[in-house]
Amino acid sequence: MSKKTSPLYMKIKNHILQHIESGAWQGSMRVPSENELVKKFKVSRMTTNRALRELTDEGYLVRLAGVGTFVADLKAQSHPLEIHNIAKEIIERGHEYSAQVLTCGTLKASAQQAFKMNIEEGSEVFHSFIIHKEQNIPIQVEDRFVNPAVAPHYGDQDFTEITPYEYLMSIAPLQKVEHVVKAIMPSTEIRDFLKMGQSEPCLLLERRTWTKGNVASIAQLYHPGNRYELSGRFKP
Amino acid sequence: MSKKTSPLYMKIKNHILQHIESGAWQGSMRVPSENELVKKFKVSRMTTNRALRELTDEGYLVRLAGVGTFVADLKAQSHPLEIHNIAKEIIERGHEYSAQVLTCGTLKASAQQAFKMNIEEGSEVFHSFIIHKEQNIPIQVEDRFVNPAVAPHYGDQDFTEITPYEYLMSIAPLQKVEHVVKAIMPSTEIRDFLKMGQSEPCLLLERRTWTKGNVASIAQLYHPGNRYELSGRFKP
DNA sequence: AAGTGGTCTAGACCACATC
DNA sequence: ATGTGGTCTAGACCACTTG
Repeated sequence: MSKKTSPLYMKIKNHILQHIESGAWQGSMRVPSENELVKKFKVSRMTTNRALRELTDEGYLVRLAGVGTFVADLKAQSHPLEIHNIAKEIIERGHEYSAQVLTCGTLKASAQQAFKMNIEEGSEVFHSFIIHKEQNIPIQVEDRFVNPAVAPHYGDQDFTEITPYEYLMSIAPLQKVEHVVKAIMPSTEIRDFLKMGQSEPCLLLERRTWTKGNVASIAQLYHPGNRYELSGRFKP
Repeated sequence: MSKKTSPLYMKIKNHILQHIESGAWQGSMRVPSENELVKKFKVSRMTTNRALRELTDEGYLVRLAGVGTFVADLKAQSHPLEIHNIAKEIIERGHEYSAQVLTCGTLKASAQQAFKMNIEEGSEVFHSFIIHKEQNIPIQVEDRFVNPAVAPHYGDQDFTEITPYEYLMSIAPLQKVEHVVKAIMPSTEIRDFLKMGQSEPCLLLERRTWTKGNVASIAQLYHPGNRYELSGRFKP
């Protein structure tokens, strides 16, 4: 579970990220130059260059040749896909929310899951499988895998009282979210859970969240195409 | 249009990308090792390493220490909802973009369209119907209605040269965007245009844009579910 | 043992921006 | 003139996989 020893460029990246994420280095403040980091960390310039270049590629920094390196302005616009909380959404519509927990335990990560979560194949992960209902009608099937290193007590929660998303948010702030939206034909299993007709499509939202550099969770959220849509509003 | 002189690592990246995108290097074939590229391009190993590492970060390659570097299995994944420009998206993937304009003219707004655009029923609006293709394969059907008060010359444009989105952006900055994402079964018409199979679902993106307080345009963007997905990444 | 990728060093030259 | 980032070299050591 312990990393060997992280590479030097990674230590420098983390050092800078901590200052950015703690808010110590705000807005478009200047960050130390390559040569300043060379002295501070006693490494070669190639190493500081790699650290700063990768953080730039990742959108944390902006660099100007001849000028310096600066913290990127974080875009304050709202997001096309708000991270939304299905329970909150339903309750805000004034409807009754309920959840049915079909599975909540541990299992060994498959190769694909391990790859997505950046952990070792066969290591134990939490798995929950939950049906979310609006007015007692199924509206979302949530198939989720959780990294125990991030949420060691995930398996002990009562997910009829708190949604997995709410629980995960309560124990660690999330750093980054990746969404993929697909239209698919559901498996018979998913179709039955959602009480869908024969030839209705599913809106599938695949979500991956990061906390402190680790993948916290991967989830597949299935919705009946004829009863659910995603919407978002934002300014460019 | 001419670049100054591209850096060496970029030349190596392009060399490899060309082989991948031409299909010469398929599936998960092995690509030349760092040392082989050092000899071929007469550069230092740090340079070939950077080329291969960046292509790996970009998802084109997969590397295994002690084994080799291989072409990644590519999935035709689209980019964030923030980018609303299908042509740019396709070109950035290094693929060929083309458009087929089936309709471009005016018609009288239906009650529903008039309501969505906040104009009077029966007033004239522009209407365009365009098929967008990636490598000559249809990837999006765009059914769009445009407010003439915002874009009086919309009907005169050649949308094989500029996409409706690019044109609208060029004449007026947009203020607000609304998105709705749905999974639907396509009409036979849409299915034929997208060359989809019998029981494949569509990913439908409905978009409404505002300029200076007026609705500039409403659009329905249909995508084949098995060949298109929407993805997004952001920090909270 | 040989080859691979992963990392790192201690220099170097350049174009550019600022003082 | 000085400092900045952008690039590049010619070595090096390591952990790893394969024959």
